[in-house]
Amino acid sequence: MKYFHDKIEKKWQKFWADNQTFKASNNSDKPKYYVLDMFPYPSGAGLHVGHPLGYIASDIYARYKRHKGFNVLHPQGYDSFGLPAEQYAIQTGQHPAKTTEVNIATYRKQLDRIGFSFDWSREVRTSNPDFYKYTQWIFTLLFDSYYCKDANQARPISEIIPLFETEGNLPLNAVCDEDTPQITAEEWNNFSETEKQEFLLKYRLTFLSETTVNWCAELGTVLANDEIVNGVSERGGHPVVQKKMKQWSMRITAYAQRLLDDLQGLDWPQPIKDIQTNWIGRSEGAHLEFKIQNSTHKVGVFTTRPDTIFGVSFMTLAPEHELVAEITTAAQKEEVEAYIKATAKRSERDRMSDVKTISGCFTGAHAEHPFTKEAIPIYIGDYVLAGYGTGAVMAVPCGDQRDYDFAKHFNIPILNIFKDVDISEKAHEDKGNTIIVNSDFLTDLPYKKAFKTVIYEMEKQGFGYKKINYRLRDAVFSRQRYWGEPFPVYYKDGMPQMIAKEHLPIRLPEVENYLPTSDGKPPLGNANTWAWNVEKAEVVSNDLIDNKTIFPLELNTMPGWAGSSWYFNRYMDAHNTEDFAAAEALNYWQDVDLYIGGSEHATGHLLYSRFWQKFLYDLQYVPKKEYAKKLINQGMILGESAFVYRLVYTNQFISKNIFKKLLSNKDLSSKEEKLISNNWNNDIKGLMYQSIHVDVSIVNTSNELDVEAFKKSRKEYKDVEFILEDGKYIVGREVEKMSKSKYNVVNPDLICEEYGADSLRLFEMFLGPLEQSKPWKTSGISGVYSFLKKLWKLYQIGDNGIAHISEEEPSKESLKTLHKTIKKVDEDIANFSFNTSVSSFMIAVNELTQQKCNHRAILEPLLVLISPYAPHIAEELWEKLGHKGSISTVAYPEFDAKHLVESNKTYPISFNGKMRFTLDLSLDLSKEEIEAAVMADERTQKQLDGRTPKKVIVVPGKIVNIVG
RNA sequence: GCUCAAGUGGCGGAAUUGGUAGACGCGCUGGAUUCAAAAUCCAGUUCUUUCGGGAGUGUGGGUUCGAUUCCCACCUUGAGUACCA
Repeated sequence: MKYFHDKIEKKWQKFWADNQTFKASNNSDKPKYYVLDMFPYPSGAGLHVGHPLGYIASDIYARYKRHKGFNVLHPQGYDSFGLPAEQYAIQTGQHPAKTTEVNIATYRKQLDRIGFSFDWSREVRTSNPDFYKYTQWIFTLLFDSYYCKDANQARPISEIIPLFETEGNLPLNAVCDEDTPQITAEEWNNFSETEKQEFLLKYRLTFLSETTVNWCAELGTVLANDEIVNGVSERGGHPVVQKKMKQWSMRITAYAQRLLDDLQGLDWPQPIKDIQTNWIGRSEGAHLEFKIQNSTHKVGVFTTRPDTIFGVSFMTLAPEHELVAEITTAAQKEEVEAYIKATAKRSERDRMSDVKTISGCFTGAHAEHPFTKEAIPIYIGDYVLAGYGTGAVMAVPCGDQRDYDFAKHFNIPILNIFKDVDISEKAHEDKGNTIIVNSDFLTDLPYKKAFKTVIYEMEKQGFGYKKINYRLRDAVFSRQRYWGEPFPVYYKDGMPQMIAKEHLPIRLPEVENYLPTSDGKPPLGNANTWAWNVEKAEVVSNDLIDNKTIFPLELNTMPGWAGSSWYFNRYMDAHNTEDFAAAEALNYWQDVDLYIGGSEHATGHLLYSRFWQKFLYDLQYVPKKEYAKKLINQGMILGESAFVYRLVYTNQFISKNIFKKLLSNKDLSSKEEKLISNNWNNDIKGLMYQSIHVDVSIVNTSNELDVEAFKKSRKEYKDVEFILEDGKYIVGREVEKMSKSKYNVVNPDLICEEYGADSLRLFEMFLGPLEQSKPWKTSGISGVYSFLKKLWKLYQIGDNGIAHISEEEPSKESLKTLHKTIKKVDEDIANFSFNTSVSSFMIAVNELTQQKCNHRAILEPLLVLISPYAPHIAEELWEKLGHKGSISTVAYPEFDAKHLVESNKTYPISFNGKMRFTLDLSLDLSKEEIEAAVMADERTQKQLDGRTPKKVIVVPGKIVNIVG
């Protein structure tokens, strides 16, 4: 009986579904193990072969853990809110929920075909109201919390109100807005209700504030920093500008230090940890205040080099700095205003790309040096960013290249405060071995000492203190979009009010138009039924708004990362209607043991989700402060694009090798030359050609183009002429990212159709190390496909469908092959080195075929080893061996070292480290005996050619090396 | 610029604490089988060679009896970040 993947795979996929084979239980005597994939956004394009890579790896691991006796949770779901569905809705008027539904169905079908062992009974969808009910609830929890620096955790905001009432905010050590004023109890008590709420917003972990945001006009929404790549939007590549808007933000900065510290304990890839560390960007320094002469104002600055304070010769403020207007002198007013106007015009992108040009403007004002009391001119300049630190710097031109360049440009004096350092050419930015001079009480101190001393002195005199600054910004949480979670928020007297948990979810309203309203409100502004009736606790028509019991609801929606920031907890108890997950379920599953997904989420999802987990941990809703112990980033599978080469202004397409000859100006055969039109010959060196992507599906594995299919692919190709080689048109190849626009997408469905899911699974693993990116080459799949056929053959299935199997004791060689494989595969899985275990399966099957092994004692355990990788064939053969039911929880075979014990070793005999020949020797021999045996060998004498070796290194069981 | 990762045959890659470089597979070459093809099987396949051998893991040094593996410098590629004070 031959191997037919098609029938087998359908049969077992049905069996698994019918029997709920992979349904996980929330209580079990077995130890738990939670394997999680980053859930997909179901795009309209469906899956290509790159998508399942991580899923296959995690599935192998999950299946392996089941064999090893674990209660495995291996769920899957959909991150189903997002921009593409909405863009599509805008274009076609189709409701995003509808297209999302269709896309999910496609995804599910594609995933099922690959034979994953997901527990689909726990499926989640972020766009499902049963799910986003809890996303909304977590939002209200954040609103009702502040960050207490003393307890170093989030706490209910309600506990600070009594404090304000009795003592004001002075004793409160909490994270809050930079501009939070000090208030007394009296001031608080005299606040109106609205003022009180406004003040509390400065402390809440999610808060409304007027902030400078990244506005993307084409997408009609703001974007978070991680959604911008190279100054343009990640999705669509549209320009992004800075704009002031009232927005919801998440006070993630409160968690900066903990997000940094807890990276230590995570078994995550170092690059991800590095990226997060850089993104958080902790820097230690000092905050100090400079008095402004002839004014009551002070300018605060943050510096990492307070030790260079005596090198300060000017100050620079960001053009947007709020003090600029106040301190600018009448004489400088015109110039300053012109400069501000000019910089405001330049987009963020221009400012970023143009680092070289030095620009700025003197304000006419002077600050007072806190130690020397000398006057320091204050400039504005766009090299100072409003968003970092205080938006102002103390400029030390001798120690900072930017300050140096600025000083040179404006002819500001440069004071040298470094011992024996030449600063005539450039600033001296090194701090390691530098001694500070010309600096009053800091003179002759090295950097570290000076740093401590000056901070001590500043704190004593009261104009500065030690400060840790983070690059991490609070995360903007509002999106002016339709297809996202609505906020559980209504507005009373302009102040946001949360809707209680029992009234959630607040469902996304219907709108007839997904675009922003004509007066610039977000799409939810189009909804007619979008007001909150406080008494009835329901969403009602906007017409009823009276601002007494019926109030307008929030028009923004939440960003894409909202649902993904906590979904992993939901899988633990996906159908709970009372809580996001029951405490028992959370306590049972605890956290994710293995998380597999892409590294592109390093500063987005993987940071935000850690933040939410810590917050939920602080409120004691989850048992772990980090939700994923181990993270693996799968690499990208790249596509092999195919190209045809067209001569410009002609209808001719030239086959690759002839084209290459043309490019390198090699002689063409007269026959080839005749074929090519005169246009080209007139200007061979002009490289007048286009390389055009062709769809890889009309190119075979020998790079031969199906010319007829190509002609049919587009109208304009109908009458083209092909210059062939050997009667074929050969395409050029290049490795690129797999994408629709490059026509290099390979659909896993077609692979499953032709070679089967088991082949796809094995091949994706066999391509190379999981974490590396590597090109996809469909031609290579024949290797794993013939492996499966050989495996099948080994079980000698007769036409009656029964394996011809021996119950006798297998040979020593077969036992050795088996146990060698057990050991190797065990180690490989521990190292996530799935590519090498596929090759050891191949070796095992080749060896067992050679040995003509058909013994149950070998072939049964072998199936268990292979089952995580190629589960369908494993199930089928398991059945053919006479078993009922699934192989998926059969115990993993035990490795027994006794089968690998050897009596002989083939020693490599090397001379000066180069292996020259091998020698079979007993492992019982002593060092001396080995040396004697080697020296006695005639090949040794030949190598030595009469010389006497200086030294002979013998490592028993390993190697012999002769020096001399 | 800064931070990180990686450079091994025609290709994907292997070599777990330094110990036989190129496992396994693709591709290619030759052969068997076949009317033929597909499929299958067998042999070969780093380069070079005067067929004894010699060289070889991005480049140049170093440590070592021995280096793809450890150290230093450089080159190349990829990723992240970018006026962060």
